Order: sequence, then C-alpha cells, then structure tokens
Amino acid sequence: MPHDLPKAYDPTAIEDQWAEYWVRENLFAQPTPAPGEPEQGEPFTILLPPPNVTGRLHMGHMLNQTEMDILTRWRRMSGRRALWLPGTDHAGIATQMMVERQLTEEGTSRQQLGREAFVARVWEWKRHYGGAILDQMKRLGASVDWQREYFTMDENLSVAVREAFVRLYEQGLIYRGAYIVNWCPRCQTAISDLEVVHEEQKGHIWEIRYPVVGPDNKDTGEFITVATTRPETMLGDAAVAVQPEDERYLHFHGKKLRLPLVGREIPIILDDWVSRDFGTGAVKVTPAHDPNDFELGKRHHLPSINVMDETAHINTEGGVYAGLDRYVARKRIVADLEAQGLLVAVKDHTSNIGHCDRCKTVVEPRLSKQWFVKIKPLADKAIEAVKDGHIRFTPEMYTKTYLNWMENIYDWCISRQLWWGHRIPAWHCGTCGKITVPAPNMSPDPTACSHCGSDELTQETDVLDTWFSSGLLPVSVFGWPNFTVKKLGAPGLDSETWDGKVDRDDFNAFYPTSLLVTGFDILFFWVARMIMLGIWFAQDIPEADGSPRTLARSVPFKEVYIHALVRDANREKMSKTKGNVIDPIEIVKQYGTDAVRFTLASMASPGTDIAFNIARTEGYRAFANKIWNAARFLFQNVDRAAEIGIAVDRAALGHMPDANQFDRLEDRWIVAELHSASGKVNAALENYRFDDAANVIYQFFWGSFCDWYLEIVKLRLDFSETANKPRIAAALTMLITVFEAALRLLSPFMPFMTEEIWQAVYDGNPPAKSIAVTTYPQAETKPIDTVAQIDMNTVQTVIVETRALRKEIGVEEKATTAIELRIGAGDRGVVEQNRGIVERLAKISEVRFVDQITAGLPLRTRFNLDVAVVYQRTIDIPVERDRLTKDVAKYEKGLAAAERQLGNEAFLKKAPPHVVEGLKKQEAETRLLLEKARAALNALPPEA
RNA sequence: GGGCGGUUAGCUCAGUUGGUUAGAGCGCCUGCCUUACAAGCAGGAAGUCGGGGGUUCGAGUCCCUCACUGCCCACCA
Repeated sequence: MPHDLPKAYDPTAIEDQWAEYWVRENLFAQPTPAPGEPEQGEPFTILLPPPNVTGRLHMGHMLNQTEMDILTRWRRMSGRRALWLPGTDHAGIATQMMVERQLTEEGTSRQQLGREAFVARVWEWKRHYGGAILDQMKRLGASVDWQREYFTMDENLSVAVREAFVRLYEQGLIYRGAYIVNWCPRCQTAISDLEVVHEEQKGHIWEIRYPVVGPDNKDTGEFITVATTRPETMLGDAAVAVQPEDERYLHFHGKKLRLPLVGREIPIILDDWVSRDFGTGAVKVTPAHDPNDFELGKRHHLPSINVMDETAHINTEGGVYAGLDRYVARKRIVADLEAQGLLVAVKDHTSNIGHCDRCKTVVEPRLSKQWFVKIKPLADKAIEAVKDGHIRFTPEMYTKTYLNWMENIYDWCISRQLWWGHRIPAWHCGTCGKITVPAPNMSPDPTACSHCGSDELTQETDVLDTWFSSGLLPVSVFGWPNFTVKKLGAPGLDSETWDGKVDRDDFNAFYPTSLLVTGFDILFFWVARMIMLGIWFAQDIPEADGSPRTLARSVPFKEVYIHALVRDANREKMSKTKGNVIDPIEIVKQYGTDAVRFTLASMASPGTDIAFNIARTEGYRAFANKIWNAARFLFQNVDRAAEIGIAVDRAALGHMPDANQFDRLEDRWIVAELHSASGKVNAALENYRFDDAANVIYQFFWGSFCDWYLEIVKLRLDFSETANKPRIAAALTMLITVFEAALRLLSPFMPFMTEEIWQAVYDGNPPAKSIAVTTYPQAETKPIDTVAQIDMNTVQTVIVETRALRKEIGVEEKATTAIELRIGAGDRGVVEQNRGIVERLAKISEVRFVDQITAGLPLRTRFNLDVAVVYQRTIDIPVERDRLTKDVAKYEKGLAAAERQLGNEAFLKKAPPHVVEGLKKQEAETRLLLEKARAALNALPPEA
C-alpha cells in the first residue's frame, strides 16, 4: 500500500480530522476507577482553569492549554492514569454584562424583564454561545476528558456552593454587615478588593474653610480649613478630625463647625490617626464614603450619612444637589464654595484611583450591607500547607508572593448585587428581621424563621462572587458534598440512579489533583481561594480506608506551575486598545496548531514572559515540514523495497531500540542519540522546562536524525541491479524503528502531525487507536553508548573539516577530491570502517592515511587529526591569513589563560581534580593547535 | 510607600549547585535544484554577558552599588 503523503506539509488537511477523531473516540476519557479495580498507574489529575463562558480563546489560553496538554499527554503515555478535566465558569458580572448589552440593543433592560426572566435569558444565551471556547479547545486537540465537562452553575456544583456557604455560616465564618465596600456604580454591585485596579491619576486637592460655630450658634468668624480630594462627599461629613497634639487646632477642641452648603453642625474630633503633615492637618470625616472615615466614625460614634445612590448620583441627603452625578455635583459644589468665599485653594494632586476591573468605572467606596467570609482561619491553613511544602510553586518566587498576600489578607466580600450567579442561601425574616440559613448536609430550604418561627421568609437577593464557586472546584468536581450521587455524564442530580451507598470513588482516585497550571493574574483570585476552600472542606473527608485526612492530602493540588504572560513580538502586553492582539486561531489557520504549540513550548521558560514572534512559528512550521518529508522519504523507500519483495519488519516497533542489536556505527550512534534525547526530554518535562524539551527534540530530529542519519542510511538504500536485499531490509527496519520512537517522543508537542504519520507508519493497522495512547520513550536505564557517540564524532569531524576546507579553497560543489588524513591509530580504524560515509558526505574520492600531510596542501587541524584536501587551491590568501591570525590570537589567549591558571598553586590545591585534569588536557590541545595554526600561517605563500 | 523580576549576538531568548574556549532559533553573508524537504542543503561572520566595585584559585553565575526597564501589593484625606 503506497503512502501518499503530499510533498509539502499542510496542517489544515489533517488537523480537523484528528481533532474530531479524538473527541469522537473518547480517547482521553478517564472513567472512575471502580473500588478494588487493580491500579492502572498512579493518577495524574489536572484541572483546566475554567474559561469564562463568554470567553474567546486568546494566546494566554493557548499557552496554558499547550502546557497542560504536553504534560498530560506525556504523563498519560508514561503510564499515569491521566485525567484532565474541562469546564467553564459562569462568570457572574462578565456574563450578566454581555446579556444586558444585548437587551439594551433590543430596547429593553433586565429590570423590565425581571429577575426570573432575565436569568432564563442568560441560560438561553449560554446554551447558544457558551461553548465556543471549548469548541476552540477541541480544535486545538486538548486531550481532556470531554465526558466530564462541567459548568459552574450545574446543579451538582450548585449544591456544593450552597453546602460550602452553610457550613462556613454555621462555623461562624460568614457574616453579614454594613461596611464600606468597593462599589461599581456601573455594574451596581459590590466588588472585592482584588477586583479593584488602582491607577495613578492627576487630580486636585481642594482646601475648604469650615466656619467655627460659637456657643450662641452663630459663626465666630474663625475657620478650620480641611483638605479633600473628593469635595462632593462633604455633603455626608459627620465631623472634622485633627491630631490631638496639633497646636494649630488646640483652641478649637470641643467646638463645632458649620458644614458649608449643608448647614449641619458637626463636631471637631481628636484622633491620632490624623497626620499633621498632610494637607492642612484637618480631615473632614465622611463615614459612609471612605473606609478610614468609617473606622473613625465607629470610634467616635458618628452617624454615617450616605449621600449617594447605587449609581453614584447624589441622593436626597444631598439637598439641592440631589440627582446629580458625583462629578457634576463636585463641580457645582466647588463653584458654590468659591462663590461663598470658602474655597481657599485648589492644588494639583496625584493619587491612586480605584477602578472596576471589569468595566474600568471609578469605584465608589460605599457603605452597604454585604456578606463576608472571615478568612483568617482558612488562610492560616493555606499558609501552613505551603510552608510545610505540601504545595510547591514553580517558579519558586511565587511562594513569597502567595505567602505575603495570605499573611495580610482581608475578609472576603462575597456578595454581589447581581442576578446571574449562585443566589446566597440565606433567608430574611419579615417578622423579626433575623437571618435563617439552612442546616448543613444538604438540608432543604427553611420554611420558618429559626429565631421567631415566622413563615414570612424571603431569600437573600444577592448572589455569590464567581470565585466562590470556582474556588470549590477541586472538591466539587469530584462529587463533594453529595457523594451519594453518581454524576458522571449527567449534568444534574439524578437521585433515581443512586443505590443508597456513599460513592466517593472519584474523589478517592483523583483528589488531591497533581498539578495546577495557570497564570499569575489569577493567583489570588483563584489559586489562593482554591487552596483555602479546598483544604477547609477536604480535611473533613476521610481517606478511602476511613483514616483521617492529613493536611498534605487535603490540599487541592500538590504543584502549581505559574506560566508567564504572552506578549507581542515587541514585548508589549497584548490589548484590544493597542490593537496588537494576536488571535491564536488565525495563526493556527496559517501555520498549523502543531507549529504554534511548538513555538509556545519552545519559548516557555519558567518565569519569563513570552514575546510571541511569528518568525519562530514559521521556523517550527519548517520543522514540521522537515519531519513530514523525512516520513515521505521513509515511505518512498519502504514502497520501493516492497516492489522488489523486501518486507520491512514492524515487529520491533513501539519500543526503544536496543543499541546492542546493531553493529553499524550509524545505527549504534542514532540509538544512543535517541536515548540521550529521550532522557533529556523526560528530565526537562519533570521540571516544567518546556523550552529545553522542545529544543532537545528539535535538535535530535533535525540535527541528528535528518542531517546525519538519513544521509548515511541512503548509502544502504541502493535499489540498483546489485541490490543487497537483506541490507536494505535491515536499514529500513532500523530507520522505521528509530523514526517511530522519535514520533512518540515528539507526540505531546505536535500531536496532529505525529498522529498522521504514526498511523501511516503502520500502514492502516496501528497497534492502538492513537499514538497518544502508546508508550512514551523513557530514559534508558542502561548507560548510553558513548563509544558510538565518540566514534561518530570523529567521522563527523573529518566530514565537516573537509567540507569547510573544500568551500574555502573553492572546490566546485560537484567535484570529488582526495584527502590526506593524519590520525591516530585507534581513530584511523573508525574512519576506515566508515570510509563510505566519509566519502559520500564530504564528496571524497579517496582517503589517504598519512603520517605527515604533504607540504603545501591546504589543511585543517584538530587536536586528534589533520586533514588536507588534495587540490590545486585557488585560495584567497588575505582571507586565509586573516582567519589563521584570528585562530592564533584565540589560541594564544586561551593558552595564556590556561597556563596562568595551572601556574597558580592555589588553583592546583583547591580546584577539584577533574577541573585541573580538564584544564591540563585543554592546555595541551591548545598548545598543539597554536603550533599548527602558526605553522599554517607561516606556510602561507606571500601575497601577490 | 513596600516587594519581586529583567538587562547575554542585529532580533527573540537559553545558560542548572561558580569550573575547561558563552549557546539556540530567526535574520545576515557565500555557494548549491546533491536519489525526502528551496518551508531545503553546505559553509561562514557576528557577543568587552547593562556600568562600577567586591568575594574567590576561578564570576554571565555569588555579594554591594548605580543606571535603565517591567510587574505585583498598599485605605493617607
């Protein structure tokens, strides 16, 4: 059967079909192991960081997925029970915004629809468009278990969210109260500290006079000048604070001020928090609109006067300013103050302004009732787990970042005033006003107030922060808390199929997960929350044998690999506004998934940002093409052999070839190279060195296999009349064996092309459904055949030096030439045995072994050999003189350095013996090379 | 205001616990359609490792310092 591979590698012709095949065949499904089932290897579990349902695939995703896919494919092929679990996040704000925008276009709004209809509408949106990013993932060949795909609002995951909430509530770790929170006036919801991005902005600081009121309620004519960056909040001022010892204000202690524009009388309070050096040393206190002022207000029992509504417009508390947007109000207030002569100064001032991470609106600190997690107890466990080494970060420096954040953590505001999300499972009593939360262990909704027994209960309208549910994923995807439900393949609860037994098989098999691969941008949002919540809830789940779970076994993952940012070729952050976003799908269409994956892998050095350079991708497409053509070469020869009745033995395929089976130098050598490469690749992947692994494979395939081995094998592929059939058969068998193993080595990096070629290698009868489920070439435990490597190196040296020499002296490309070779007795035997290789690859007609190179012949010199081309040279003497002069200088410098070192007593005494020995050897070599180079320089004919 | 990175060839980046003459890809120069591949083959040029100081027998690698640059965290009005 002919193997008809097109001449040029065309990724588009093969990739779709394999991507689809892998999904259709459920190739990467990892079923729940039944209890008692013999172990199929140690599990390797990895969770996909769930993209937002609204998401579109960007380069960051592709890097993340490529890394996870390489590791998962590698582990799977290495015998691990690999499970890569995909899903999407409901992404509260992002998704709600998306649908709201649609409604606006339709001339309606979520308010007009009402909550229920709106949520239904979002579900509908999700059903239509929600899977886009996972479809893109499928196309990229991610080897995930699609049967386990989840959505964070699936019923079983919602049960987990509710259970987590009620348990934390019962443990006293969730509370509700009125606090200053970050409020986004556009999204009209509270957001957490993490969702606020600070940005330095130029603004002003206004100095305003507040009149002092005398005992008769009349102005005394004195003033205190306060400084503020936000004059509009003065409408809600409850006091002015000064430092108690500040002599400037001593005589005002105990007096009152009249709040300008409002007329309210407010006290002067004393507090050490006030800094005398900043502004005027007098601070206006607005408890409802500033976190510091809020604390101050609590200490001094001041009223909190909220002057803004949820859209940051002034409310009725603001009197004549009511209804104005906060910035309009600011202008108006400043103007009015000026008119009344109360504005002392306007100074330039730069400050950090908080913006909503999602919509970039300036955040308004706002007093409102919210739900919080008392996070310290969870954080303590999370700190301990990392300090004790149960979770390891790569790169290591993130350990510090993580601990620093954890140790300074603030309570987590988990309530959001949205409609799309997990509604908080708490009920307010219409009679006594208290809160009722269901009991743990999946109790039903309460029907009566737990405090007064009233049945006037209404559920809290707030929903939970998206990260609350994604933070639970490591436990919830494996069935927690409702282990009685088999959920595999069924997106909702299905209690009818429950046999009544606790079923924790998934959890037992796959928790803790092995690894998390993600970007640093969600280190706190997600990674830290998973660690806290994962430990907190997993620690109560006994081990399969009933023994209690240790902290080491409670963590949600044992390793965290943090990858860098993908930037554009100029190291600029990709952003829509800059217009430098590279769409991975576009690049994939152009160069193929394999080439893009390989590019990302080869640049993914831990801790370094990736400047995505299309030139690299072009290079790796060329690499793919190279392998493609090596396959074509192989198949063409297999077919030619078949025509004259030579069958290639495929029996040995699927294993690493054993070097001892071969006696030809090139065979022993390529096997040694393959073993060496596979050892390096395995070691590199073990340490997340995707770049090293990719480079080793590239070098092996191109530098060793194609450049040398294929060229040498051609010697034996002689299909002329005198064809030596057994020799051809042996050569092809060897070739195909090495090639097949190398394909497996490459497979995790370039899954598509290797699949296509691997299937072809087996001529329609592959031993497995896919190369992805074959065995990965493992590091050889036997020592690598270094003798073959050294001998081959000698042969290569002769060839390379001859080629260089021929080029230098201007031998025409096609001409063959004789060489003279001066070489030691041992190496001479190697060259003699492989004379055919040398002759063919260096276009040599005859190798003359000599003791002394004939004077006048152009020669090249190495430590262990001299080679000269027998040819009437047309040498460019100045160029040659230049080259040799440079050589002499280089050797002189090297020799001097070596001699200096070796003459140093301290060096000889202190340096390890192998270093001293190495240097001595180098000194001897350099000395010889220097002598030879000098001689050659002297032998050069004088310039014409 | 704290903290963490980066600076190596024209470009993009590697360089393990200090150890022999610092590497790769792309680009560049020269010559080649050689029984797979011009997305190829062969040969070649190119770096005072950001500056300065120190430790050491020995520094791209460790320490100090300066410069430039990027990022994270932080409630001073």
